[in-house]
Amino acid sequence: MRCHLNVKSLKRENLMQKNSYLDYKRIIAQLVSGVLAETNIDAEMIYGLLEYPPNQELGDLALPCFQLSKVLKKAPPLIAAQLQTQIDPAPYFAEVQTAGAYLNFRLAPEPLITNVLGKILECGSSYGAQNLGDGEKIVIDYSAPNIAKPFHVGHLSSTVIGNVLYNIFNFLGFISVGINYLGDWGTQFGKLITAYKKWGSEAEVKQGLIKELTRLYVKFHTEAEADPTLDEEAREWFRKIENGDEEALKLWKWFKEISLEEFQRVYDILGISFDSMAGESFYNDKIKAVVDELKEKNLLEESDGASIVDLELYGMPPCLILKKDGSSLYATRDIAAALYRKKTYQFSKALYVTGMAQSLHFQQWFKVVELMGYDWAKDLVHVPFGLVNLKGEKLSTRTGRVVLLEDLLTTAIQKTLEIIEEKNPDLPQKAQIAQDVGVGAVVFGALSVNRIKDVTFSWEEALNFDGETGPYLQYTHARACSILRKADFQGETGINFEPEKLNEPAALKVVKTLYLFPERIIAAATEYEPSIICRYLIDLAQDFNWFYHECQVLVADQDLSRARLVLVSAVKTLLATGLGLLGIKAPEQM
RNA sequence: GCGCUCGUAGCUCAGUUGGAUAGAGUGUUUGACUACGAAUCAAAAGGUCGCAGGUUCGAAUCCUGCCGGGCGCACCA
Repeated sequence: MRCHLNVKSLKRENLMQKNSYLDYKRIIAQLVSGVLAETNIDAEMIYGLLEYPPNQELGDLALPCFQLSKVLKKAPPLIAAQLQTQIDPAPYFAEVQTAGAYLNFRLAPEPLITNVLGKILECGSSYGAQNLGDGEKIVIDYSAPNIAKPFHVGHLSSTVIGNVLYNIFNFLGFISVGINYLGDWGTQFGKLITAYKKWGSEAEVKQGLIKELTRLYVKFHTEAEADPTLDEEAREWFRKIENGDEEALKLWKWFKEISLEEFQRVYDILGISFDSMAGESFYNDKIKAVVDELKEKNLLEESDGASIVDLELYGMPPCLILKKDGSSLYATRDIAAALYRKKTYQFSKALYVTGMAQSLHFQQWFKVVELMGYDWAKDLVHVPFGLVNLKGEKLSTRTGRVVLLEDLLTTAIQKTLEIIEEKNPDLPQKAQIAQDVGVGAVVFGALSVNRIKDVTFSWEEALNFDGETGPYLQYTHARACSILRKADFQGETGINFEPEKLNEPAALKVVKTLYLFPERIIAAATEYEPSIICRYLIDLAQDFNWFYHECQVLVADQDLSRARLVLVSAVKTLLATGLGLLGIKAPEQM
């Protein structure tokens, strides 16, 4: 079940009223509803019907009149034709044409150009930012790697998708709270301690760090297949951790520190940070209260010795709260965490960015929170994404079939460095830029496809820098910067330029794409879908590169040159802003 | 078995609340660096939108069934 943020209405309301950006849909909605004032068709309905035509020749915006015909009891083409005669296109539209049942609007270039480019120059890096959130808090739970296990490419999606949502919501006037819900509790630590005591040593762990911990963890599983008493022992060690046994706690803390240091290296490379690192262990002392509350509200039942919340009424399997031995499960911890976060942050939305495999789990405990009587259960949203596999096989820590994220990132950086040596050997700060571009390629690759799709990891694809990739966007940005640098263009506000100088199709196409930026950002937020921004930036870069090849910017005609520089500057600004939202650097040279 | 999810060009994917002739990238073939960066651009070729019904003025999109892939379904997270 895909939950949706209730911003559909918010979106429309804000675009209709608060939006300070040029909004042609609003203008058309008002024009058309003005003409239809006698009917019960209002501006909001028209607004919702407007769409972008499939190709440029038809126009820039279209109103299909099929739906209107039901209300007006007239043939759609007739409605379109009548509207056409009654609407005065000036000053925003160059012409209004009909094509069958469609009423097509062609934008007048000058108001568009003046408005969009002027606003981008004026706002700079805050262009597109809005106050839709009005300071409401959105808690975003993402990344959440397991302690003592390697940080591999499977963790990339959650980490970067969560980070983008964090950025977007801040950009739109919400206050994002980023939480890294570390997997730092549970029987796997019992297993690890057992393995450590049997086959490990302090020196080896200090030497091998996570690799050594992983080796021990894997060994535990292979040995436990033959010897089930190991599982007993592991449970016992975990019980000791829970009961505060000194030796057990000491080891647990040590393993956790080792892991956090390694994770931090990866987060530093990615440029990602969190507001809270409260992992599962943090909620340990908050579980009892949840269990008591569930009992008090008569939601808890006994079943095969375990305590459950029955969800049969809702077509779901029961939600396990306590095991036979009385210890808690992950749903219990998630509920405790949600209660704590609600109390602590007063969020208006809580997002959980995890794999799709956990969908049922989230549906179950969301329902339990609802049954506990909390109306904010509706504000809990699972943001799922597809699985990463390796050549069609599952990633597996136990069998070692994983690609470490750090290896991927350093390889990408290394490859970038080689390309720079080959193409641009005099580039200053090569190392930094190689990191920006290499990491950008990996991050963009993880964000660019619809998050629900499963992906097969391939080195070849991850290290491809041609076509629709992060480096393509960065290259386009660097190119734009290069022109501006040569012209010594500062992008001062209030600069005068002549919009009619940008009348070529290529220039106009770029401006029209620039215009779409704010609404694409909002779409990415309402759908929790970073790929919408990726897609948009690719479109923008493609349009700009076409313009780049069509139109020489640095030309003798001062007015023409200045107008084109303004356009280049605007593209540069939005590419940088967009990449920034994606968590990707936009170097000025590469 | 039940549930969730995906199936669009050789490959990877877009396709806006159902709307006009289904679009990119990559790969293949070809062209463009004495023009602001060739990590670029242009052109050609490439599709029974898994299959079959249904709803609708209109379906890649919604509904039903089937086929195929992935995932989940009691003490792991």
